[in-house]
Amino acid sequence: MAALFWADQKAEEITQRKKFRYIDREISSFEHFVVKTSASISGVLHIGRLSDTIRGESVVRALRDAGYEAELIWVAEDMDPLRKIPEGVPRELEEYIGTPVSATPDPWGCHSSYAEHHVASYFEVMEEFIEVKPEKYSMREEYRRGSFRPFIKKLLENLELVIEIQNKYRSKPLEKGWSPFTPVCKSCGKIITPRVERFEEGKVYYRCQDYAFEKHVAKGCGYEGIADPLRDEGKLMWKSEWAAQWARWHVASEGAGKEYVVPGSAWWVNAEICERVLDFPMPVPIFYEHLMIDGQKMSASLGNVVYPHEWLRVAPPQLLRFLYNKKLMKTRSFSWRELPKLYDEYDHVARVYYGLESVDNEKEAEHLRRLYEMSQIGEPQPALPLPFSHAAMVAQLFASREAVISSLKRSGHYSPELEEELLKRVAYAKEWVERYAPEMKLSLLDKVEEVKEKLTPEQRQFLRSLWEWLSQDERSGEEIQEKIFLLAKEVNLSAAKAFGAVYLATLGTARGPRAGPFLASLDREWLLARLREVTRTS
RNA sequence: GGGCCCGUAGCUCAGUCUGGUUAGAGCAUCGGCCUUUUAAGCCGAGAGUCGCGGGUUCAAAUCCCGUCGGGCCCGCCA
Repeated sequence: MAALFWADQKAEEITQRKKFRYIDREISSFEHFVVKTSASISGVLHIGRLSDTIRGESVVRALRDAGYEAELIWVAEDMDPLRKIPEGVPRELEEYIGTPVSATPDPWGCHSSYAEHHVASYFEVMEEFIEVKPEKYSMREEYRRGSFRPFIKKLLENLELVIEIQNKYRSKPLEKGWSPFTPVCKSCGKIITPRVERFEEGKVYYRCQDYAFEKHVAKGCGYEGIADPLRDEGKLMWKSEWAAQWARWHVASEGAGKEYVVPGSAWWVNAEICERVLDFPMPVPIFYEHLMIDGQKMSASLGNVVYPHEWLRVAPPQLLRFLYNKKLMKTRSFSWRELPKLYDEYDHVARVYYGLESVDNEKEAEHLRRLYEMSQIGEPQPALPLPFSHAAMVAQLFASREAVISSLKRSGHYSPELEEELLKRVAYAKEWVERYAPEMKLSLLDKVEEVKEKLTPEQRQFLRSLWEWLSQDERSGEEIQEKIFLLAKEVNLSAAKAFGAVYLATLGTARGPRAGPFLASLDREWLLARLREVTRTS
C-alpha cells in the first residue's frame, strides 16, 4: 500500500526518482541519503524556525524506517551578513551591519563571535525537539577549509551557463562583469558592501560602497581591491551557493518555505544550476506552509513571536512536532488560547496509537498512528487520561503534590504508573493558565442580578438552608460536600441542581470545581453575604 | 502577471492524493443518569445543499474542467 503519511511519501519520492529534472540523465543510485536543514544566524531561534528542522528530521526518520541509510545535516549560514539588530541585542553592533555574522563580535563577550553565540544556544534548544541528531556544519568553516573550491571553480568555468540560467528568470539581464562570487572587503571585513566592478581572468575586482538594507545602511569604506574566488576571500551568492551546498553534501532533500514553490524562485534557479552546471540532481523539496500565530504571521513587530523556551514551559516538544507533522502544505495556526485543543487532539491520536480508541476509517487510523509515532522523541509517550483543561483546574485548586494526586484519584484521572507524567501535565497547565489564559482563572462573580433570575424557587430554598447551616459554624470542605447532598434531599432537589445552584451563585457558571472544598476555600464572610443576597426574595 | 493552501455540522477540523456501505470526530447545544470522581463520567438527541456550476463513472466530498469566496506568497535582495 502506498504511504499515507507525508514524510513517508517524501521518502518514497526521494528513493524512487529516476531522472534529473533539467537534463536528460539518470540519477545514479545513492548509497545513503542526506537531508539538509539550515538556518541563518541573524537572530534568536523561535518555534517557526524549528519547522524546517523538524520536518527535515521526519523525512530522515521516514527514510530510515523504509530501510535506507539517511542522515540529517544542519548548516549554519554564518557567512551571511548581519542585516539588522534584533531585539535585545546591543545597538553598538550597528557598525557591523553588513559583516558576516561569524566575523561580528559577540556583544555578550562569551563566544568568539556573534554567530557562535547564537549557534550555541540554537543547538541546545533545537536538539530538544528532534530525535535524529544532525551533523553540524558552518559555512564559515567550509569556505576556510576549501570545501567549496571545486564547486566555485566549476561555476566560474561555466560562468556563461550560470548567467544564462539566471537570466532565464530575470526581466533585466545581469550586468556585464557579474560574478556569482562576492568578496569580503579586505579592508573593513564587510561582505555586503564590496560592489563587484568586473570579473576578469578569474579575479573579482571590487570597490567597497554603502549598501542600504530595509532599515539600515551598511557603510562602505571605499577600498578598491581584488579577490580570488579560489581562496578564502568571500562567498558565493545565494543563487549558486545553495546549488553548491547540494552538490557538496550530496543533499537528497531539503525543506523550504512555500514561497519557494513559485516558479523562478531561488529554489528553481539553484536547482537548474545544480543540475546543468554542477552535474548533481536537484534535491527533492520539502515545501511547507508556515506556522501562523492567531492567524497572523509570527513577527517581532506584531509581538507574537513564540520562543522555544516559552513553548517548553507549557507543553512538551512532542506537541510541537505533532503540530508540524500533521500536514505539510496546510497553514497551521497556533494560538495559546487553543493549546488545550491541541492537547486534546494529541491525546486522541495517542489513544488511537495504543488501540484504546478506534477510528472507523482504517486508512485514517493508520495515518494517525504514524503521525503519533513521528511526533515522538525516543520512547513514545503514554496516552494520558487527563484532559488539559481539567489539569488546568486541578492546578489552580491544589498546590501540593499530594493534594493534586488525591484530587486526580477522586476524579478518576489517576494512574500510579503515570504519576510523573500527570504531574508534569498539571504543571504545564498551571503555567498556561497563569500566562496565557487569565479568563480560565477561577473568578468569583461580582454581580448577582441576572443569576438570581436563573435560580428556581427550590434552588433558592436550598441555598437558604445552606446559608443557615454555614452561618452556624465553621465547616470543613468534606462536611460541606456531604451537607449539600443532605440539604438537596430535604428540599427535594436533585444533586445536580443543588450543585448547579452553588456554582451559579458563586461563579456564575453551570459547573465548577468540587463544591465542598471549593466553598471552604472561599472567604467565609463573602460567601455568607453572597448566599443571603441571592436568596433574598424582594 | 504567476504560484500555493483552504472552503465539509454553531466552532475547530478529519476524510480528498489511492472514488465505493445511511459523510465522521472533538468541542459547543439540548435531554437523561449519578445520596459522595459535580469544569469529571456515562447514555442519548438535534444539527451538514461536503462553496457553486458542469463533466467522467454503475458509483464523486474524493477525479477532470470552469467559477466564486477567504488566506498566503513570488516579481529578480539574501
